[in-house]
Amino acid sequence: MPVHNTDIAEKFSRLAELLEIQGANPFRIRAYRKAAQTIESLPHSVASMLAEGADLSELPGIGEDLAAKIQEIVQTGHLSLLDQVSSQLPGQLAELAKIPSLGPKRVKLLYDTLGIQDLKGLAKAAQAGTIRQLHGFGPKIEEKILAETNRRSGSEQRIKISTAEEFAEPILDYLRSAKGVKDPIIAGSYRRRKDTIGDLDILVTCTQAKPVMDRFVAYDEVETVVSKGHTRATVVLRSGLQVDLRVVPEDSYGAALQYFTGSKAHNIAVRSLAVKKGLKINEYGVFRGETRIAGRTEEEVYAQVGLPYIVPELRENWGEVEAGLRHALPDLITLNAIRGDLHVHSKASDGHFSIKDMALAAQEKGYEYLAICDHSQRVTIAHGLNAKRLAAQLEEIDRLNDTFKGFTLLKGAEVDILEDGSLDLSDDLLSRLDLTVCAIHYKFNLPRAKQTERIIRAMDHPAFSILAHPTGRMLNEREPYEIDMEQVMAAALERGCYLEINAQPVRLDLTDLHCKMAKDMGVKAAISTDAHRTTDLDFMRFGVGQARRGWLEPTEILNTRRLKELKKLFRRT
DNA sequence: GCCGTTTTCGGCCCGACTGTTTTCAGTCG
Repeated sequence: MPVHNTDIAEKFSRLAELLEIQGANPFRIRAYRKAAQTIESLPHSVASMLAEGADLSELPGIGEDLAAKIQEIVQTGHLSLLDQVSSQLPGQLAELAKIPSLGPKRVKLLYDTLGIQDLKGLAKAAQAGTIRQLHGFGPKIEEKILAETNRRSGSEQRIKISTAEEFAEPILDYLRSAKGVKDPIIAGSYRRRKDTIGDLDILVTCTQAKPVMDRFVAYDEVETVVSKGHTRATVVLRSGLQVDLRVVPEDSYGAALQYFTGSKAHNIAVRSLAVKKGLKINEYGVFRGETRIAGRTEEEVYAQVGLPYIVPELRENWGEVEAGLRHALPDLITLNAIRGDLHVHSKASDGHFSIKDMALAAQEKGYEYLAICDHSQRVTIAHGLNAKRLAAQLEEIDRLNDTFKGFTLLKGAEVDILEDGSLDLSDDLLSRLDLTVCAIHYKFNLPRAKQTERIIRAMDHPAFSILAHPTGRMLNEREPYEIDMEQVMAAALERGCYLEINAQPVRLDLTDLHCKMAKDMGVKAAISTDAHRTTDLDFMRFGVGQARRGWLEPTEILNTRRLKELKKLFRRT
């Protein structure tokens, strides 16, 4: 049974959580967390690196000890230290620490004095009123625990970035209309364009904080005010979404924006650089001793620690700080570099608009080309096209193309990859297409090796162009199917195939990390909306955000190419 | 547990807010 990077990362994270409750050295805990993060974001499997004789202690944040522990996990599947700590502490304690107002210290106290080790026990003790009697606890905290344990029955989860946009924009408008407010902006993972958002972090500058704070907590959709101080407030909306507001003076805008955009790991890395230079960074600015030397803009803040500006999407501590120091940051793909969309549907299958309507919408966006990729016959639920209907569609596209100037419809299909890895269309038809996007729609639960083999076998077919929504995940709805992405990418590279970054906000598949893996392995990607209606073409911005998070540059994206060049890339014989 | 143009020991990002205290620990971002 091969050990995956996520397995190792998860063991280290879990160990960190338990060590925290045990009261271990916080920096030792951070070391485990950092290692987990490093391993999770590696483009190659640690197991294969070890097999090739790589020295893992050369990885950032991984020394002799952690390298040995990784080796242990790869060889045995176990981490003895984790087993040992788990035997001393009930496993569920780590879950308790995720309840607001409970951290490692209080969880430990609850366990030591009341023997509480899971959510059930916690809820019981809170109901009985015994928690408030503990030192450091009181009625308020007990109340919060009770509210949270009640709420836990409903599933709370991170929301899609598209949903976050729907909440964010009205709040910004609302704040903008407050007196003296300047430039409200959403920072946090929203600004980093992460696929899902836990909460909204809003930053504003203004001359007087109080009126803004008051207006904020009076927002129509606010259900509870969690906290409200002079410069910082937290509310929960009726939808359950948490929104934080922070008010800073204009002079500190850059420093505050940098700080509140995060990620936490990125900030720690940047601030560590500052410390080495004898500087201190906080949300008010960059300081040498008592003297404030920067803070109005983010650029200033980065410049003080010897870094060029780092765009929000890169701020994950996935190597951007080191790359910045070497002046080797990527020149990221932008929305206006996109020349077309390589995966859209028409009403021939499960889309809602005619091919002509889709083409007109694409032209309105200034695109040079659009690939019509309706489903193949196997996908009956989406009214997939059989040979006859597809042949008719190809003729229709020819007719339409005759009427366009400076715009071309590409003949494509979203071809189902059957269980044995064959393609769901005849070779004859496939040979008449400009490109194919091939995808799995059935049999998600094959074992990892089988699923991987299925895809690679499909790529053997010379008509295979792009692997569509490569993991099949649907955010908050469906787990990805099991595949060995590294093998899939290696196979794609060998065969001249490409991967899709599906821009549907519910998919965003490839993930950001997989985008980075593609970059590191030299596999090119298409950013495609998989549009089912004309307005869906706007999903491109989410896909571009995802690609940017994965460090991808225009040259690494297929649909930045001009049509002629693009067509060459799809020719495999 | 990691790491080193201040070093192989002694540091490790930094501040706001709450609820508990009676000056501050714990949590959170």
